[in-house]
Amino acid sequence: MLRDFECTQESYAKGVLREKGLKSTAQRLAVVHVLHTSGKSLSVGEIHEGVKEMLGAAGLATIYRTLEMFEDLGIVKRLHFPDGGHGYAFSQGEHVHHMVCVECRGVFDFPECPVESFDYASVERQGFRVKDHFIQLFGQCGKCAEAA
Amino acid sequence: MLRDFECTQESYAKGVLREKGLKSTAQRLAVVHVLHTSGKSLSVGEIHEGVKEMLGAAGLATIYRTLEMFEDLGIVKRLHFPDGGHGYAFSQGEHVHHMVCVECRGVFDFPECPVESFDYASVERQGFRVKDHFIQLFGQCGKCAEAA
DNA sequence: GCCTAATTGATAATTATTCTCATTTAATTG
DNA sequence: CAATTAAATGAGAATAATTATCAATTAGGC
Repeated sequence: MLRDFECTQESYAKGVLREKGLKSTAQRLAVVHVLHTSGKSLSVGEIHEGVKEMLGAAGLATIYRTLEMFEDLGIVKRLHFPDGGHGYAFSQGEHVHHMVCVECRGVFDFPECPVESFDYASVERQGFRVKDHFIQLFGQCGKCAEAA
Repeated sequence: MLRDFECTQESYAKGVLREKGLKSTAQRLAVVHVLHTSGKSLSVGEIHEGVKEMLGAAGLATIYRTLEMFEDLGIVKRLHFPDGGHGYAFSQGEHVHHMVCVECRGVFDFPECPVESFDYASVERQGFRVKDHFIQLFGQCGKCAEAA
């Protein structure tokens, strides 16, 4: 197993995998590494490229399988863009939301949850039970603001 | 032009289209009709089926083109599901968020915006400028709760 | 080091989306 | 209300994205 790139985020992923009885393969750790070091949202193709660069070769199907599993495990988050596209970002922990720079696709954590303290009375009056939510903020990051 | 199915939502759509100098075709109005009468989020294929049922025939490309345009016009909203799929829902007005029943995919408006009054200090301290947001609530609707 | 179930990779198959261009049509105008 | 015209549609080809298959490989436990 690959150790060269070991870091906090990979240790975290390994822990989650071990907990679930899943194997820590070089491919899986490479996905974590590529995602978290990029600091931004990457497409499946970009992740595939990054992993191939690290390991020499990697199957595309493995990337898809890994991303799906990681999303279930809460290790990555699938983000959606206004143009209809989507990408994946590293995401440590459950209740973290993300803010995405629409220019560079940089991803930044947003730990406070805006709906946590929100009053759901209006929807609950209609009979709903709110169980989960998806929030994504769009904007411009500091670097892109300077560059502009 | 088709008039049989005229209703508030279609009049609304026609108004928006006229405003932008776009044509109110039978296909476009059928998409509105199918979406809003269903009351839930539909896949492209389901919308295509519904429109074909109304008009006898319809090209799939037209459905894609119409949905993309309608999303830009704010007439429909693309929603994303935890299983990775996505769908479209009728959406009148700009700042409406949606709550989706994860069982029947029913869509319900959620006019108050939870992040409207939120304090972005923490992200803005990092240099971000928040420009937009995407919120989607997941849960169980009244009907599905009863049925369970 | 061996064993076994989990995982991977190559590629075929499937599904989703976009493109092209000839034909049709909504809206305008006389 | 017929003629005109730019916008829109439809059919299907082309492309892109995702999933499935199965033989070969490998991580983790003993």
